[in-house]
Amino acid sequence: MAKLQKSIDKRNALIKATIELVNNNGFHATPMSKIAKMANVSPATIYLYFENKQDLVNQTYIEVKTEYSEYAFATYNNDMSVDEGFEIIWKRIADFKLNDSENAMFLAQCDNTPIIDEPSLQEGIKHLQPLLDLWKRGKEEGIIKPISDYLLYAYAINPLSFLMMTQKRSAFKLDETHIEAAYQVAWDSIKVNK
Amino acid sequence: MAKLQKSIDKRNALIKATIELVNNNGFHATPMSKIAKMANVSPATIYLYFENKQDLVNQTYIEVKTEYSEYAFATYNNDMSVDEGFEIIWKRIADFKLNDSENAMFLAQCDNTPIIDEPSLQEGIKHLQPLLDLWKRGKEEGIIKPISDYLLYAYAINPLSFLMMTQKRSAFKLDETHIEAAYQVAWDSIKVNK
Amino acid sequence: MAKLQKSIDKRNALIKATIELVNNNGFHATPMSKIAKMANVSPATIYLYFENKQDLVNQTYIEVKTEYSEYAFATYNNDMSVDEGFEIIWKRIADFKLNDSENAMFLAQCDNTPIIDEPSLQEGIKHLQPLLDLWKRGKEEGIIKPISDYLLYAYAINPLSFLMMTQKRSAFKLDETHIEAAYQVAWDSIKVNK
Amino acid sequence: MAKLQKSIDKRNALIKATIELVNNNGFHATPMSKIAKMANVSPATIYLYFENKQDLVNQTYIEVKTEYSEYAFATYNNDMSVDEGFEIIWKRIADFKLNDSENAMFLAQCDNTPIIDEPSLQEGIKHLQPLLDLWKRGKEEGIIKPISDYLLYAYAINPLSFLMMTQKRSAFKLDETHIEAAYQVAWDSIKVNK
DNA sequence: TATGAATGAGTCTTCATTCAT
DNA sequence: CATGAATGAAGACTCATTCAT
Repeated sequence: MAKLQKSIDKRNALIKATIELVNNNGFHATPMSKIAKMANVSPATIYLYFENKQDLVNQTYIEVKTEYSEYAFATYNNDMSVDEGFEIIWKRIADFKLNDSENAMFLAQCDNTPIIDEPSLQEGIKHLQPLLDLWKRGKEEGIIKPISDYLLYAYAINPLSFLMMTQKRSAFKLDETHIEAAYQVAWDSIKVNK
Repeated sequence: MAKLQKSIDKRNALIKATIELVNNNGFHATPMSKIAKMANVSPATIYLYFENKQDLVNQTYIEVKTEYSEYAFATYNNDMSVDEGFEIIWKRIADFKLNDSENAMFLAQCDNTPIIDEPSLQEGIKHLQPLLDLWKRGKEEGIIKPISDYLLYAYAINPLSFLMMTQKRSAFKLDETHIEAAYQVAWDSIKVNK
Repeated sequence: MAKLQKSIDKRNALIKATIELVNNNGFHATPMSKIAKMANVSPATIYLYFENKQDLVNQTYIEVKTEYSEYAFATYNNDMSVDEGFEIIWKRIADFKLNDSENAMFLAQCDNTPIIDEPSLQEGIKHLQPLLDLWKRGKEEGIIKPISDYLLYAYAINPLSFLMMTQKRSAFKLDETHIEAAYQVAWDSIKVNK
Repeated sequence: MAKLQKSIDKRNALIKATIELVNNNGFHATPMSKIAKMANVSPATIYLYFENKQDLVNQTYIEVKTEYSEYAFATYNNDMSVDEGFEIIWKRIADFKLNDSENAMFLAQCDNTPIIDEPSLQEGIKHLQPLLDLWKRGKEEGIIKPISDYLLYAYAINPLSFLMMTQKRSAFKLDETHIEAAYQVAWDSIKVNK
């Protein structure tokens, strides 16, 4: 038991180190040796937990993506109305992106870069199913615009990634009122105007 | 004249090669030697035009960013009304992002990655001034929501980057009606609802 | 234990190879790859023992300089009279320079060239202290000329470097009688004439 | 005439640049391009005057060596007595080594390094003939010790190189009295003691 | 399981040299 | 004569990965 825990700890340390280093330096300029050092293990040890560097970064991506979606849907359930559900999910996502920015930045980098291989990207997408289901319901009920899910995501969710990035880069900080405003814009952009 | 032209051609070939290779393989996994080969020059020749790899990618970024904004504002002028102006700019940007996707992808990768250094990023941002001016005017006239420019950009412009990316990755293709719909969503999200 | 020894052996092999190659080809024209090959290791292995090429050559210099002075003073002790002590030291130095010419040549090249950095040169000088002490004593006793240590070194010791060099280059060979003659000249040149 | 002069000027500029750069950086770390820049010519121009880098440095060596010996023997003639002649030559050499230290350093580096090829070294040695002749005469007259010319050179002349080097490196400066003292040591070391 | 040492393959960059003008 | 542009070859150094322990 103690041994297993130690293993898990090491794996987590490696994944954490990968995120931090890739965020700050990019995938290039993040050698395995540095990851090992930051995780307090030998370079060789990495290969006990991951097949190679690609596998390490793939698994890190899936791990973070999973954490992300679990957080997003943690307080949501199918019984909620569409608008209530959307608000809950959206605000959880906003919370994740803007406060857990280490993880969010890592996802942004992976999603705009060819460092993650296709299968892992697909694997990561799966987790968003509840949101797509909600939208399907919303469209059926005439509450949400009958447009491509891609468009809905582009306008309702993705702006949060951009805001997280600018928040990280510039002095700009999103406070509570900003977020409420942002939510309104997001909802306005996808809800059907009566 | 002929000599100067040849020089310019070579520099352009190098920049073009950089974009294509970085798009497909990432900054890492894009060796100078491959860039040279694709541009039909010797590796050593790159260093006649650029100080080093970082400089090459910085300058490529600025070049593309400039091209992007020139395209965006080419048909716009200050005499236009706010909504007319916005529509014109937005559609030019959409056109650029969705059709000149090589360039757009490159920008997306640079903007979500630490491969470009800070000064060059700043340099690239400058070019968007006309859009910020338009928004200022729109806010004064009560046409555009009185919210942070960052929010406006996040909702009105940035989704196009996401759509470009998914279009590149999946089979999903944005046709004319999609774009018109997207434009409506964009405009809805930033205009003041009367 | 065995592992440590192996490490030391490798380091020594690298230093030996450096000396031989730099002697024959100069610092330029001595690529790391050749040093590695001669030491029977991979080029990358050099960097486990030395920071970079400069560090390798610096450390080699200090190593050889240390060996040189240890040899020079091995049979000397402070109880000896000034003239006895000088003869003993001088002959040890002559022995080193003329017989261990690989090491001596390396030092000559380093001392007449900007390949070693200043700190390492300083480090190397330290070891000659016993000789300077002897001269101080000699001057106090009125046995050795009251002139700058630099002059004493220039006339008493440095000629051996020149002789080593010509011996290496030309057919000229210093035999026992030569050396005795040389010693007499050296001693004549620094002792006080009564 | 003007054209020829211009050519000579360029050649001289190249040689001067070579000396300065090799002195400060060593033969390695002295690229042709830097030499060209310092001499205010194009890299390609070097090859109009010299076959290649080796040839450039060889010819520079011979040039400097010639200048050195011409200076050494300029005020000497065969009618002088041995001791007068030696003093005159020695002091000219001292003057050259200690005051024209750029040139002297260059020679020191060449003489302790494998950067000059054998033929050029031989070529450089020739010029010392008058000194060897003087010594021959001195030995015949019983004024100078009947020992190898190499030993004579090692003790009478070579120390000046060492002194030049330390003067360049440390704060130590040889003034008039030092030089007179040095001359006495030199002469003491090779003259026959009566 | 864990590791430090070792390395082959590759990367960026430099440089002596050439050549078209 | 003179040159700036161009380059092939080579060099220092790094790094993902392996292996003996």
